[in-house]
Amino acid sequence: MMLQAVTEMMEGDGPTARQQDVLDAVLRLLVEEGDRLTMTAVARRASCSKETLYKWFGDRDGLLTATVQWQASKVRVPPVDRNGLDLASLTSSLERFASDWLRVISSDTSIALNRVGVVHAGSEKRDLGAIVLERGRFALGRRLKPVLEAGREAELLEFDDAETAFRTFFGLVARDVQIRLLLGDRLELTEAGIDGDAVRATQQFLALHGAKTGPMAL
Amino acid sequence: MMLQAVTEMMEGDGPTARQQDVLDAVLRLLVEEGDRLTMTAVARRASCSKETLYKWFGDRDGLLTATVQWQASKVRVPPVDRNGLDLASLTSSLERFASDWLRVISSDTSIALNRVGVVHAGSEKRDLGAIVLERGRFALGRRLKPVLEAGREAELLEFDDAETAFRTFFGLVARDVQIRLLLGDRLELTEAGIDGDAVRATQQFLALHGAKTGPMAL
DNA sequence: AAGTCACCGTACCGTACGTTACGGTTCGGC
DNA sequence: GCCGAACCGTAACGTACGGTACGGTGACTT
Repeated sequence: MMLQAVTEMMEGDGPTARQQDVLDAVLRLLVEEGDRLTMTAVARRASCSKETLYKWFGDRDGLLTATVQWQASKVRVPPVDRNGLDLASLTSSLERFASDWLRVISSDTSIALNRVGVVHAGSEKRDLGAIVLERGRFALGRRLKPVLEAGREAELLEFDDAETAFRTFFGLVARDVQIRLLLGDRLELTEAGIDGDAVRATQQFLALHGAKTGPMAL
Repeated sequence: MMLQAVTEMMEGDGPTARQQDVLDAVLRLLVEEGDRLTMTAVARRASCSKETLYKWFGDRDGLLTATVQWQASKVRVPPVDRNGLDLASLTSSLERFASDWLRVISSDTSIALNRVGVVHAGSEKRDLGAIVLERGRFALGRRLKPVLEAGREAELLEFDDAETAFRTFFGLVARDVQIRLLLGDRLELTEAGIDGDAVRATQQFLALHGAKTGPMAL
């Protein structure tokens, strides 16, 4: 019964165009309604039948899981070139990461998705939380660590453990922003504010982990 | 109808002993079951009737709100004495704050309560999220800022804005811990690990905001 | 001893929602 | 032009749960 439905999405190469439309509808509904969206509301918004929803995604959890993965797959990552790394390019890379990250975690979609992940992590179905974590926090770590290590290679950074250094950077960038937004704080982040925070966090990180050779940046 | 019920708890001096027992039961149930606890389960666990629950707390939201406030009221704050502040006492104060905070946010109770706050912040009832935020993040800020300002007064710290300085400290302490725990990551924080993190965060904060007079601490 | 009060346990009600079933429509293949 | 597959819209089913009603019991008052 459900086996067939699950396979329908799991096997092969991602959702079809029509399925993507449905998932985008779920995404919008998730932003508006949070976790209390109903299957009926999804069907209505996506102009599809509930029967189709169940056929494609198995059950409500399957639909949410597919939605989270669909959103995650939309975030494409420009690789960082490790050639010709100097302090200026390292600095701007870090600033770029910081502002990108702030923009992500303060977006409506991210907040809604993280909320869903949190509430599911509280019940038996831990999967959604794990997925959000994997595609969010850990994906960022995997992307940033090579940059940090290239910086160390080029003797621009000093640290023992890339993971620890990354977590410091993460803390300096995110601070209390994510928890405040998740808890419903109206935290208006302007473009200028985000860029300013990115610069500040990067400078602080360099003050802590920048190589002490030559005049310090701060 | 409900007016009477609400007043029963709101007016006057907090929950009675029996009501505290009930709220503690809710707390335990919240840790075990997350937000999907039912009123029936609460009644059974607390050995009281549902009728009594509704009489005392009005409705499900009232019960959860009372629970959050009850837990928050249990956290008592030792005031920090601002006399005879030197670098050593400032450092140990900061380390104390950091380790206390890490212990709080990694406790089962805090995780469960924050989860409830997050899910409620996603629906219309933003109150619970606001309360958690107020009793958590903002309460910490109010407690820590006087310490920071005393440190600046004593020319041990340098910063423009106490709020910004606090948020930096917050980021250095919490890093990715809270979001990982909320999303269900099994993050084992040992006593030694927490204390080590507190020391590291404090040293990093002093490196960023310690007064540059005399040899630097890092 | 009778009355009152607060409370427990449980049965009950209404509804919302996940899930399933079904009739009708479109569309591609023969 | 016909057939079946895929899909839409909607109705129907089952259940879980928030909220209410009610009978029963112990404690306290007079």
